Amino acid sequence: MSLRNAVMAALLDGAASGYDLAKAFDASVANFWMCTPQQLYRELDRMETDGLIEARTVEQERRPNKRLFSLTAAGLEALAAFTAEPHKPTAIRDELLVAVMAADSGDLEAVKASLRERKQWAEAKITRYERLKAKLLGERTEEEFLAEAERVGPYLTLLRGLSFERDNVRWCARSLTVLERRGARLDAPT
Amino acid sequence: MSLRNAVMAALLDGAASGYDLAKAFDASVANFWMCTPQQLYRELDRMETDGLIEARTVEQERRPNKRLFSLTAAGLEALAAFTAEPHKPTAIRDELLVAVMAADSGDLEAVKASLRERKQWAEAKITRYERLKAKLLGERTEEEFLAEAERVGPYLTLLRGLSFERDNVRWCARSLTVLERRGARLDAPT
DNA sequence: CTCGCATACTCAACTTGTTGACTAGGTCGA
DNA sequence: TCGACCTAGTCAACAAGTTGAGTATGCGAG
Repeated sequence: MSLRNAVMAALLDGAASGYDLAKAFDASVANFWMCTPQQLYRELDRMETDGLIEARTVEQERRPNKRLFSLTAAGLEALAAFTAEPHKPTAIRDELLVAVMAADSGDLEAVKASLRERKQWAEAKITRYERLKAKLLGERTEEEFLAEAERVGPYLTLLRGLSFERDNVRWCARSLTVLERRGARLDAPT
Repeated sequence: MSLRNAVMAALLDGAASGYDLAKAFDASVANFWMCTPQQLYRELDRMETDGLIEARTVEQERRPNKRLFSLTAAGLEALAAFTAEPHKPTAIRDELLVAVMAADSGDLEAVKASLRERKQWAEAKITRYERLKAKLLGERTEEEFLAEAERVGPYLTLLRGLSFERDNVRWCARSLTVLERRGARLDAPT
């Protein structure tokens, strides 16, 4: 029931096709709401029949036609209503954490490799987020931006994503050193 | 396919009933893998038929009987195999972030209230995690613990939970001040 | 002595999310 | 000019997750 709201929040940035949304989700919303393109297309259809969004078919030369979706008044209202509701606590699923929890009786080397990979991935995300942030701010300082901009929501969620990934990097590094020492101890005990 | 692994990782701490697991999940695993009790019971049944765990019925006086599950050799092996596999990136779903993203065209006061609530909730989690950490460490310093303990996995995942919640608290506080200033600006514009 | 909470589950119905395959034209580099 | 990748989707099948209700007993507070 709540992918809808994420989609509507994304549509506040302007009309978009399913394909656009898939990319937009991947870039910024994925940080707190992941989904597959298929989920998006299915949900968009339902939202259209529910009157929350409306589609305008755009004929394109040299590209397949696309359907540009935009929020209707009803959609905006539903989104506002959603912001007023109490929200369920965060749901997280991280296989890597499960693997770390079981690392002591599993494949230590493989877990370390996964940690290294995750660390790199998080670092890559950080640079992408930094770029996005610079783009949002433009020439302005953060102070100026917060004073002038009509929307601060996307900026705040971006900050959350940034600090989450930075935290990830720190934790991966820490866990790696701990597991490395452990490996050394097990290889050459006492 | 992966709740299984979380359950098996939890069973490394020793045999447990579905009810125990539900509580254990709530206390520590929930941090990176949330699920409802129903999911647990269903999955436990399947895991039993798959031979990953085995159940021993414990007759209790003055309490309903319970089924104590423990890992089989096959289960341990499956868990080790899982740690060796590559892992899917984290999946997060946070309605609050969706609401913050849409806050500018939604109910600002309600979003601020949600942020305050989330902040308190995170603070409560932090104290619980701190207690768990103190319990894990016992009389030892972290150094001593990491050198002696047979399992460091649960400690590392606990650290991740702690830093995640601390980060949550910081971000909520930051967002609140930003939204408060914004509210002030909108109430009394230039 | 009753109300509500804790233990310890089960069942059924429903909604979400995931995977894989398929269509079909366009562009770009080797 | 061949293969690979990008745009812009659709369809079907399945796996996973959520919700709500029901069962039964015991314990302690008011």
